[in-house]
Amino acid sequence: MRKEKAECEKCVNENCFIKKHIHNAEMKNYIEQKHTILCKKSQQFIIEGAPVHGLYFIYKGKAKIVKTGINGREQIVRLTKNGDAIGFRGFGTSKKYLIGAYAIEESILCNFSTETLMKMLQNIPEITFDLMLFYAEELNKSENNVRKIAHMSVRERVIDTLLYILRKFGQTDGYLNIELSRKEISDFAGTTEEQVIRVISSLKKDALIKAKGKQLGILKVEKLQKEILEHKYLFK
Amino acid sequence: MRKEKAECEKCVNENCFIKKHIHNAEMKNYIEQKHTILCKKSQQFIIEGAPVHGLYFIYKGKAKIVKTGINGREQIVRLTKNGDAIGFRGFGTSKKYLIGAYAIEESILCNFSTETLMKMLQNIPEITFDLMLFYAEELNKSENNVRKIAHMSVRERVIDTLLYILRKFGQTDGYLNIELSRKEISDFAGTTEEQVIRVISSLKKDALIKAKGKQLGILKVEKLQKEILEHKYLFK
DNA sequence: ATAAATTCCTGCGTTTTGACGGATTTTATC
DNA sequence: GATAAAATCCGTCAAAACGCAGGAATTTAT
Repeated sequence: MRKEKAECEKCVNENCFIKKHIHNAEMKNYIEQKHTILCKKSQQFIIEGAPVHGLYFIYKGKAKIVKTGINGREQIVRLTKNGDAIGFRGFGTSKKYLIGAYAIEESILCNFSTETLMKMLQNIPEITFDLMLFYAEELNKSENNVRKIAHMSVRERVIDTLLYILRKFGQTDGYLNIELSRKEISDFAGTTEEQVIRVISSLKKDALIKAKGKQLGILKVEKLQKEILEHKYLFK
Repeated sequence: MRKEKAECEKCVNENCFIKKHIHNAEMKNYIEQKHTILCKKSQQFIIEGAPVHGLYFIYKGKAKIVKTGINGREQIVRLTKNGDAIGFRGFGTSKKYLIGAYAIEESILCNFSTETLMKMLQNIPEITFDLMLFYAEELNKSENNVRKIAHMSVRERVIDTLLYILRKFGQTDGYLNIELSRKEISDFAGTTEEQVIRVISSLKKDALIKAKGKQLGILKVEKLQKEILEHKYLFK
């Protein structure tokens, strides 16, 4: 699974908060201790239930973060790309943090062990601060997600998911820069594969999106946004 | 709205992470700058959309944290009690953090302004660390909540909510130590008032809970837990 | 290039959920 | 303690969502 080390100095992910503090004198030691991991497509690199081995960063690639359990269904709680952090949800407490992570495409990951990370956080408060802000923002997103799944219809949730993917991964040549199966979209939107298929078919008919197998392209961003926003502020 | 200052030295909330660091020499200055706020029942003290004024702690009382928007419905994202932290979701970024907060019963709150908080976090890294862990745990809970609302039936969600309330607030003399309306329970469980009423009626019939108006008492914890767990690990 | 496997799609019946209306009970206020 | 207001409760109905089954299309492996 390992390969030659991905070098932070040459890394292009400016949003990574290791990269952000690379000029700190102490960082050199910690960076030397990181591991580089090569993941094949759909390979699982964090297993639910097993202790999480520190913090991962995506050097290059894409990954999905999932929770399983209820009725064997899977919930994708987050999609990640270059520079994003994955894993580590606190230590000391005996609680288990049940998340799983899969590479969506071939990806290169950087891993800092819990020990290395702990030292880093103790000695470089700025990183602790950044991590704190990161979790605060993720918490906010997650709470928005709760509301979305609780209040929106299936159609709205699928549209919202497509727009989110567009914002996060972008489009080139008219198609989204990530290939998710209908099942994966449903696992993210909190519904079933069939429903996603139906909504996508319907959106195709209305010429709001186009689809060529797994490749999806958003055609009318504004119209899709409008369909969600309409309901958002409609107080009966 | 203000009253005499709630004194940290005399505070009994050992889970509060201000209290935890009270022996730090610098803390004295920051504690002097905090404001004490008295909230009446159902009074709103954080308004959605308005900038959040730093960090609040519940000195005594209970509060609900909500998000509104979609179809005018309300989603309770968190219930809080003595010692819990509320508010503050990062600064610097121009993003708005849309949360609202209401006192569920008469409550005394401690408020640290963003400025005071910022100084505290810069000068006492241990507090930043604790806040980071706090958000990491809340994120985990929120992600579990996403899965719960996405995968559980209405009945299961209501049972899960009741068991959560039992764990968080406890029971005395056979009744839960918090009074929520059916509407509030539905806002937390992500369903409607009517559904909650039906589930509660049904649970009463089965003698799993008892109800005297708003006062609810859990009678058969194990049976209720079992009803949820059964489905959790049932892979078809 | 071909076979196998996976993914995608559609129709249809069933279940679940949510919305409305109105009666009853509880709670709040003076 | 009387009155008003709010919350609870129940029945009915329609819409939404789901699950299954069978076939088409696409992707992956050999």
